[in-house]
Amino acid sequence: MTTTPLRKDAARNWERIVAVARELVDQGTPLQLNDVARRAGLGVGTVYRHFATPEALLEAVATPCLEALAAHGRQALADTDAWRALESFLTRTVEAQVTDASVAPVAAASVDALPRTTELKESLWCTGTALLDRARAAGAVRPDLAAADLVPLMCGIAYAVDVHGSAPADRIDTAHRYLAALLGGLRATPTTV
Amino acid sequence: MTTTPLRKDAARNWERIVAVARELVDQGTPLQLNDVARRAGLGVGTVYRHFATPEALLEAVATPCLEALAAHGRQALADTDAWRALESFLTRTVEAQVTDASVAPVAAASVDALPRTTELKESLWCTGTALLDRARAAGAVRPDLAAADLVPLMCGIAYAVDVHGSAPADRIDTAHRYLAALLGGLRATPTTV
DNA sequence: ACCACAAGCGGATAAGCCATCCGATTGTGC
DNA sequence: GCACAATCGGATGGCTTATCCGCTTGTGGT
Repeated sequence: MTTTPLRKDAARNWERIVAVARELVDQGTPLQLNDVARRAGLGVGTVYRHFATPEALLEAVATPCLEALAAHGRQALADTDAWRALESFLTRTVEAQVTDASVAPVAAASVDALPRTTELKESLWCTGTALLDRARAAGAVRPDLAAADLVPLMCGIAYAVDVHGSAPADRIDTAHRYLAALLGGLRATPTTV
Repeated sequence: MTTTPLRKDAARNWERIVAVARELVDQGTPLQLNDVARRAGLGVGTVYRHFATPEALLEAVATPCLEALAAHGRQALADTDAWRALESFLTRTVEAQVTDASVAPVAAASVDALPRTTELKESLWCTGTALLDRARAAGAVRPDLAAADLVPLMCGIAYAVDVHGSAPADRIDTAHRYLAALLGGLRATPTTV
């Protein structure tokens, strides 16, 4: 699967498309390939050649952010405090989802749905699992929490922030609040019953 | 706003439309008014006359379930244990969202977006607030949790269950697990730091 | 420097969905 | 039984999405 070197102009157009998509995503406009093509000054066919679906394009847009996330995760594994490492990773994850509109959809899509980023997502998933396993081994997290729950829960928080409808400036705060609630529990007195 | 008595045939058609929509929702088909009309053996115009948008129709479909939820909420207010009452209400809420596909979208939509159910949703929201306030007064919930967070968090859980992609039979279990995680906190040792 | 070939480009165009409008129909009050 | 008004229903136009294929452009060989 060695990607053919890609011709020079093709590469330039690729960049241009992703850049335009990046802008659209940032300003909250839904990605419409036809629209992207017009704004990039390219033919529709060109865009469809590069990205068969809006999701594929979104994936390309999200990739840098996901890579940063993965890097942070690997770095967190160096932390000796298993819980703190996990918490830091999860915090970064929800921050990314809430800050960058391209991340959430890509994260929510099942792993096999998006072939291109599969390796990247799998790497992310692995570090997440490692962080969780370590924390569980240290007895720091509830035992019924599986690795497969991590992504859904983080996506759930991001979604909750959306539903809450915070102003853009407050989104991160809300996300932090919700993550704190999830991590610490809504209940104030944990062992009352 | 006294709803005009509605003619006999119109009422019958209304029922038929909602019934068809109910089926479609249950089998996971996205609501398309044109499609609903065909299946109900009615003209497209008739359907659009009754429900201007798919959301409006979905709202009608969800109404009975929401009413049941509201009833349960009011009943929960009778429970002397404030925390247990809240927990019971939240449990019922996520169960409804996960069981009935019509509930989640209606719940997630901002209150003012759907004029018809506004009163119903507002009633629901009020009982939720009452339950939460009581629990907070009893010191049973974390103080930084506002009433406005209740709906988003429940929607977040429902969404998380979707992302998790459980088999239909396991959806409720997953929802319970996630709600428990949220209520109790992911962290095993709450007061370690 | 030139040529030939393949890879890439791009817009015209087909397919499908959504929503509206208005002539025909049917129920209801007198 | 009649007239009016409310309701019905499908034909229709606008819009979004995606494909196809003739034309253009970069690249590697001579």
